[in-house]
Amino acid sequence: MRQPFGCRCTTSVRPAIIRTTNTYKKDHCRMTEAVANLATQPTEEGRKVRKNNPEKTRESILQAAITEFVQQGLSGARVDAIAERTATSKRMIYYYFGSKEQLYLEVLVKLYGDIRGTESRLDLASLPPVLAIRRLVEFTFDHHDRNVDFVRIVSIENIHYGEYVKQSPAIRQMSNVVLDTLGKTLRRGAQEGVFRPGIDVLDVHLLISSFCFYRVSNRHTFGEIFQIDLPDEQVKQRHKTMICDAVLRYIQG
Amino acid sequence: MRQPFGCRCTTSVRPAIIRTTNTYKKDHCRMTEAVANLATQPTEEGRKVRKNNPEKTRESILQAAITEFVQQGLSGARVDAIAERTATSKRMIYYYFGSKEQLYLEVLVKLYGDIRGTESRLDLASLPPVLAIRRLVEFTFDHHDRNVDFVRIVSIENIHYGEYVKQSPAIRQMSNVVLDTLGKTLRRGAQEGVFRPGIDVLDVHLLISSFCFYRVSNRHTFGEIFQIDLPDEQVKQRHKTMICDAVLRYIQG
DNA sequence: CGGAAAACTAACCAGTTCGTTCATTTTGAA
DNA sequence: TTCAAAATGAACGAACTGGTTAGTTTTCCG
Repeated sequence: MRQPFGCRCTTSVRPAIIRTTNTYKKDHCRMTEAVANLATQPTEEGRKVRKNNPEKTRESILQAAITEFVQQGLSGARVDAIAERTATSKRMIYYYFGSKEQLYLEVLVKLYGDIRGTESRLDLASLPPVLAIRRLVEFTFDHHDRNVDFVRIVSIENIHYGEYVKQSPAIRQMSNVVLDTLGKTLRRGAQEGVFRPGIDVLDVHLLISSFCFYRVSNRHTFGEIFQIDLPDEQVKQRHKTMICDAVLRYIQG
Repeated sequence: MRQPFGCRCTTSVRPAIIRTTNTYKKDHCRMTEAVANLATQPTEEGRKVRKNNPEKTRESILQAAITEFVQQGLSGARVDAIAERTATSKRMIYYYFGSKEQLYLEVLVKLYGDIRGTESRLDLASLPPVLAIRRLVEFTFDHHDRNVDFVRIVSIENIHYGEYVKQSPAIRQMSNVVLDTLGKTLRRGAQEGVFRPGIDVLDVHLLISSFCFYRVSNRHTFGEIFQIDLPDEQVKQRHKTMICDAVLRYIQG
């Protein structure tokens, strides 16, 4: 076997991996016992004893996978690297997830789920239409801003022609909540005469999403090319106000 | 040597590559002489004679690289696959481009260049401000719609934290044309009293870009999740009108 | 307790993958 | 014509990579 690290310790602890496309900077064997294998613990006699903990192991793998896939993309991610990030072994990844691709799919579903969950706790019905829209837009904005992982995985998924989202009906199902909320608000506003009637919900959602998403997904190229510091708090506030105004101006009579 | 194809012919012709993450469906040796190596041609005696043609070779590699990188991403792209797409060998890729990454960078610069070139031929100065904006937005929209390759490479580049755009000052330089044009139009409109004064050029550009870009970059996930056929002509027209209206409503008094 | 199923480890393997080495042919200038 | 530089071809190789094999330890249940 070609060792993942330059050493031969049995309790494998992850080194800080700085990867440059094709090489691993190996810097192992300064390991802290504290981070040692989840499933092994020293007894009084000093021997290592393995404690089974399937849920924790699975979760630990999933978390490691999120980090790796989000940072490196689907093709860029390495199963060995995920194993190194975990307290378990590569074998366990295959034991619990079957393949790299299935693991990626679970990461995708998980990250979509994380997001969609919070979306349902908005309670726009109690607000007047204009304020409701403002709130929804601000929420969407902050949401994307705070969840770069999500934005990145969606970008990655699109690079792969969305072939994995297609495999999960769960994702599709989850995502209709926002559309519902927005639709109701739009109709309410139209009835009250503050919004134009006949506006397509999906179109408005696209307008909002595109801005909030792009600002994060393309921050590197856009920021570099136009020399603007997008994560800056002031810029962020300005953009938040802007997209609110733009959306409201578009849907108002 | 491990042969790229299952056969042992000297004039290597590219098979139709259908790749599924990690395997090549090899289907070679039904080759047409017509597509044979650019640099080799049969003489009367039937012997192969090599004709040097550096420019053509270089260009051919770059084209093949565009296809591969756009389809597979930076990490997903395989140098061997690029070689197979060309009429030349892998050796030539390294001869002309040095490394996979440098080749990727050239692809990036080339695709940015292709786009920015057309942008300068817009002549908005001759149009009244409102029409000029309409024209610019429509142009940007169509532009992204027609150049999926560009949109994809930019997405890919952002996945890689924009570290390659940063390496090319040329890209930054090219991209300021649009901003200039937009800025002038905005100022003109403000002078004429049709646009609000004090609007940030870059912000408006971001609003336009985000919509036009996202519609293409995220068509797979967005289309699948919300069950909408984004490439459809009618949908496209509706969205084009929409972003025009939204931008104008935002900048008008 | 006993034994089978579940959880887990270490080592390995076959096929890739980027990049190189070595040798040959072509070209263009002296 | 000559010859060095440029262009090209064929084959290789070291490291990597997804996935597996073979076997051990824990846990659970009758």
